[in-house]
Amino acid sequence: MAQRFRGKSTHKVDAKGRVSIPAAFRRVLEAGDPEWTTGLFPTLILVYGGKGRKFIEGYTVEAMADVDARIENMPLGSIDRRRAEHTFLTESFQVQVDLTGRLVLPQNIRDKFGISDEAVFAAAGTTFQIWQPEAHQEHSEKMDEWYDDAENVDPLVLLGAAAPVTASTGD
Amino acid sequence: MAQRFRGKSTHKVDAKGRVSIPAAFRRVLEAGDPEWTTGLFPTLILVYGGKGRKFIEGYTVEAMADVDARIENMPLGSIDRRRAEHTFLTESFQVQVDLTGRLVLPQNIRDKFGISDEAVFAAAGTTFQIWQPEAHQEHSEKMDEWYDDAENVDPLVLLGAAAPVTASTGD
DNA sequence: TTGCATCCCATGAATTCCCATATATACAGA
DNA sequence: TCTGTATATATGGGAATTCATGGGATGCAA
Repeated sequence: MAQRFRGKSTHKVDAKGRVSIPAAFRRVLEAGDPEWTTGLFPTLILVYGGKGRKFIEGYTVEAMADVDARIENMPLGSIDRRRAEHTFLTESFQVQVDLTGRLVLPQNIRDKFGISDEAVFAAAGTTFQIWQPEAHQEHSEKMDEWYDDAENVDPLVLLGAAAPVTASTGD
Repeated sequence: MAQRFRGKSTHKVDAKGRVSIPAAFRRVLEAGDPEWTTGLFPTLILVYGGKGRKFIEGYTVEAMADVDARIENMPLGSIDRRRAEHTFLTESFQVQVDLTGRLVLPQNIRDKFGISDEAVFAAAGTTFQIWQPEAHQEHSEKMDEWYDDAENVDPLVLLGAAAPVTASTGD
């Protein structure tokens, strides 16, 4: 498995829609772009589809290639395949990190998610998410409500039920 | 099972957020990083998520790979998976031990745990914890309250119910 | 030719790297 | 067993880089 996105941070969005990508995320994007070599700027894919989703989802080139392959394995013409194509292919776009480590969020996308002058980048393993700050805060609190239950102080409890797989250390 | 973290000690945190990692812990981090060889500096992952938790939890690369694998075995999109992702992926970050055996705790993390000029490193087997000194003291006392009960003088009593497995010395 | 998007440059702040030192620990030889 | 020497550890300071962000120039298209 490729490098994982980890961590979160808030960044300014300027009038042109430019946002800095957290440096740690850029390293993952570079590693996940087969075309990339030192001096070049990695490509990534942003998915804004999915009704009700409150975030834009960022994929490395490799991670998206995996999604594409899965879609291509679905029965041609099936409704599920059409839905997947709609979300991942129609409602997405490809961007390139620029010289200064930023990407541009077009006006209509910013509008859709209510993003104005700031955006939160939150890691989620193979992908990362771009949120409107308050929306992320709300989401974050909802995720943490679980801890209010005195039984659940240790998040490892969440993993307890999962299969005791052998650790894979990746490549 | 890999080498275990053991022991505790207090270290200075300087204005840049740098803290020395106890040398004994470094040995475990080295052993737990598949990329590591003599001369290199091991990577580790710090988890600061988990509402109400009063410490930062440090994982070796291997230990975190196990957590990641468990998360990936959870049903996609399930609430528990989301929570696990939030705590272990979003509210965590990766750092590398530097030339002088230190790591850097960013300002916002230090603020969250009230860590200013000192921090306590406390081992916990496969992971270790970083505490604000007074918080650790408090925790430590709470753990020891148990002994106040005259019946419970021998901590081995705690292990009584555990399965009598054959000791594995690991590798 | 006006609007939008891309490219290029500039700058302060934060972060990393490198070097220095004092103390503690291990080791070797007498 | 004692003692000097080498080694490892914990910590501090400054230089060099990288990062995040803002501003303007350039180019293309409607």
